[in-house]
Amino acid sequence: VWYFFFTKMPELPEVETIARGLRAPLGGRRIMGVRLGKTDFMEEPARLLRELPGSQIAEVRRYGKYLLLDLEVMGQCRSLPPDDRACLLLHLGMTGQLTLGDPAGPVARHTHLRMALDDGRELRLNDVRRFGSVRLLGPAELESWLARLGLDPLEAREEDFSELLGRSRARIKALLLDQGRIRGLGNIYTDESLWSARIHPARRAASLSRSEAHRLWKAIRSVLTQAIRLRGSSVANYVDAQGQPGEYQRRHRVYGRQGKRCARCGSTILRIAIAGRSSCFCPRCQPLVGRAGRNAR
DNA sequence: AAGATTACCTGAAGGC
DNA sequence: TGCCTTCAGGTAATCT
Repeated sequence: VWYFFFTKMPELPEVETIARGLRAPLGGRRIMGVRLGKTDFMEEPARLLRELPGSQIAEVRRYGKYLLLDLEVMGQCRSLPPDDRACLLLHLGMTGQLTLGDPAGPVARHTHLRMALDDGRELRLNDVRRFGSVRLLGPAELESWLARLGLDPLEAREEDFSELLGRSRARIKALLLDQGRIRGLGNIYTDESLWSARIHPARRAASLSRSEAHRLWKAIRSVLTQAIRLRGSSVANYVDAQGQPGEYQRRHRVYGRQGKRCARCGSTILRIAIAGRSSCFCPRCQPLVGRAGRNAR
């Protein structure tokens, strides 16, 4: 029995880990049946029931924090023309979990989407808080939906990133969390990246110097790459009971460490609210105002 | 009109 | 079988 799940707060590295784990077992599978629970976090649930059965999963990929299942829609009862394509977008919100296993197994509470597959297994989506989302889109809808999202931090060019910073008066923390500008970062990895780059989260994006922007760019890529390598902060996947939990949480330097000592300078880690989110940082390593006084307010 | 704030949702944790 | 408040956070809606 294959079994994948998230514990909490999936960001880019976690979703990437899930996508890589599901790629092989889901690729080529046909969806035989769909059962829904609560649907208030799904777009057009009737469409899921109508078009998913009979479709084949062609590819599993990640886009920002979204997990994408590319489908070849082949069901008899559907509104689309033959051999059309569609895409099932899954966002895991804060508490979304995906499992793949025995359809006869016990159904956990808050399981809201169940898809029977042609290999006898069942893919389930469980989401306690329903902060996630589920939507099935055609090619044109998919394109416009994904176009709302900003740069991929692992694929974009550094100059596009620094240009993005230069034209924003938002606080850097808020900018990094804004999926419309950079896609994939959440609260954990923004805090870790800002600590790594020694930049205060409340700094105005455009106030960052060229070298600071460069440090931040490198930090984001390094943090994300490392986290993917360690299978994220909170992903666990079990393959025939031989699972490996994500280990990046052991690497957290500031997130959730308020009151503890900075691993770099020994100062006490603080936590403040920025952009409506908790932000953990080291007040010594990440000063708000530099000696040059070039930080705009 | 970009930036800031609030609402949504549930369970864990803490105060009393 | 204790009750109540607070907190967590991704995204959409609302406000300024």
